[in-house]
Amino acid sequence: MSRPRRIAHLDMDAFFASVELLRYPDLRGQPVVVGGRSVDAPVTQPDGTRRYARLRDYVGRGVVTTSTYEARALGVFSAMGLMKSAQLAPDAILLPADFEAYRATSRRFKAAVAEIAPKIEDRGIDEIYIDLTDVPGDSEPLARRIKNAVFAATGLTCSIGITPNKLLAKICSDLDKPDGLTLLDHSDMPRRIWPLPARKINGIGPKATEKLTALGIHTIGELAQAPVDFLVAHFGRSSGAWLHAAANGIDDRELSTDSVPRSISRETTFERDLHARQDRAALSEIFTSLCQRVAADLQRKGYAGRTIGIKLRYADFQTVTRDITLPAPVADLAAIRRAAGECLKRVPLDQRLRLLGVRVGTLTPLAELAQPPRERQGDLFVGLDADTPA
DNA sequence: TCTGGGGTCCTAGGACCC
DNA sequence: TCTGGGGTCCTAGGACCC
Repeated sequence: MSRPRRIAHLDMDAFFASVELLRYPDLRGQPVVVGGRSVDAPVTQPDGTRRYARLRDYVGRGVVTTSTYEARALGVFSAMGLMKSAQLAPDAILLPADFEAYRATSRRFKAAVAEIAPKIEDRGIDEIYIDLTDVPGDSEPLARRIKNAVFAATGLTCSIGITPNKLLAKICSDLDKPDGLTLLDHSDMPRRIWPLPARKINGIGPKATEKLTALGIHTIGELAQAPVDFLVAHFGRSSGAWLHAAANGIDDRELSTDSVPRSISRETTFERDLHARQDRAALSEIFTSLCQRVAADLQRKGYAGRTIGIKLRYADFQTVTRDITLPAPVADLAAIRRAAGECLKRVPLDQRLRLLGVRVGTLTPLAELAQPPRERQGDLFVGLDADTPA
């Protein structure tokens, strides 16, 4: 028997909003929302005080990117439309998102953790998994050290869950937010995990929750008790087995510490819906600009891709995609635009559009393309399998 | 005046191949 | 002249996550 693993999940508390509060400490304790497009940055007046935009003054299609705990108490959460959140919290402060600042802070907290525990899986800008199995020291003091290091590097608090696997660690980092620390193992499942809503399991989203509710399953405990055959009957073999294992706290996934991206994309929702004929010039300009941005991202990150795709969202929010796979990877604007243009021809353009996107997938690092092709392994067997029928 | 932007993974059918 | 059986690749859509 191998030793039980010690897997931590670390989640920064209200990350974007907290970075903003470091800059604007006078906003501490107030409901603050980050998000929207073309939101004015705060203006410092001659007397030194700052003027901030308010939620009630916002007009447009933006959504809440994140909100402070004070704003959440008023019902304002991530992904909510700003116009709707303005009805709930008209006096909340509205700040524009500054992704450069968030990325810089993100690099600092990850570097601080890596000094203590190098085996890290990146899960986006504000969260990571950490494998503590081979790091010396008891879990609680270790977690305190990590939290202190993150605070020293950024001035921000985070919440950590430490458990035998990623699935439980992810649930646990959320149990004591903000500035939380939760440790548990399988023996704590019935008391700590099973009473929680099934939705708390990473991978159970709105659709699965709705389906489970219709089956009379609300909590993780109820899901854990459900016969696996019953779940397989309703969710299919793969999903059914996974639901059963997850609810019972079983998860053998290793951390993925080096990740090559699968795709790079850019998309934009228009200020107003556009029509393929009446707004042809505007759409064409947006389309070219999306292709340019994807090409620039590819060059900057050092990839070329073979699958070029587009995404359209109609005024009624219906979304369609088209893609095409080229014989060889490309990274330049002309090739991307040409292929994406072909995709565009295969999609109906009689309705108004609210979104256009361009994506490049099946990526290859540019460095590999520069090298001469390796000797094909199959060459070793030339003549053996060439015409052999199956 | 509903509903962003960047991703990953899975499924499922058809083409194609041996 | 009922239908084999894998395998991989391509495409479209959808669920889900941060």
